[in-house]
Amino acid sequence: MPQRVHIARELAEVFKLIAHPDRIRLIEELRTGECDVNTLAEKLNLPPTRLSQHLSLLRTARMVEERRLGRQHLYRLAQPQIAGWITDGLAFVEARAPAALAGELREVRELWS
Amino acid sequence: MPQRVHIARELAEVFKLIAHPDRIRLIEELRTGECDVNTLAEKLNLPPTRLSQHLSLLRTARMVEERRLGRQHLYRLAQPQIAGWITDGLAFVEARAPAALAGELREVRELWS
DNA sequence: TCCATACCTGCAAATATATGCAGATGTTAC
DNA sequence: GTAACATCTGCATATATTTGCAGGTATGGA
Repeated sequence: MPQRVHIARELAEVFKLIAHPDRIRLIEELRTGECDVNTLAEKLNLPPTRLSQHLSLLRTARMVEERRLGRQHLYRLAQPQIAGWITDGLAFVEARAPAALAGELREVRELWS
Repeated sequence: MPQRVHIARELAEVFKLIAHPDRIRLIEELRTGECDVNTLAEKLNLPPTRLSQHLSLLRTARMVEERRLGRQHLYRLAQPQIAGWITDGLAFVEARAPAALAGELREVRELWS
């Protein structure tokens, strides 16, 4: 039973790391491969500083990996399968707010697959 | 692109709901079927009030459903597959803290399957 | 060397979450 | 009705997360 507590704590950390709208879009954006911070910031329409903070969090947790190319920092998912796992969670979004979101869910599933 | 923001927000809500060690154990405890609050509190070794607060959160989010039997409130997962999805996340725990946790991970996977 | 570019870090304020406790509600048994 | 039980709700405090901003580091080019 103590091991359940311990592992539950670790799992919760992983969920917390993902539990932010910016970071979810960030991870889905990286599903197709590595990208530099400014390009990401543009694609996600976020201030680069904020993105950098999210990346720093994910980097510390080893959820993303960094590679430097000249003055750019290229980021990629440490475990690319994580993007697919996250979109699997869309099934549970469906239950919370069913009717109105159906169309959007379809589009996003297409986009993030 | 706006739909991505919207859906990402919804997904983040789901992740936040799960992102707590007590709630993860709670959901895994319910994977085998419905249970009343006091029994859950004992099994999880948590004060009943605290458990009740977690349940209230999950209930509002329609992640669990309630049924009353006498003075007991029986709770069950609204979508039982969510327990399996959460344990799929153990794969990403492995990357964060690999060596030391290997044994515990094996035990918990067994327990939560 | 000096400047611009591309990112990062630290800090403080705003916001959100978690927790404990006191008291309320609904149910059953006497 | 009264008492005990099972659980819920509200509120205050403690703690954690998010965000913006100001200033810092590293790289490449003139």
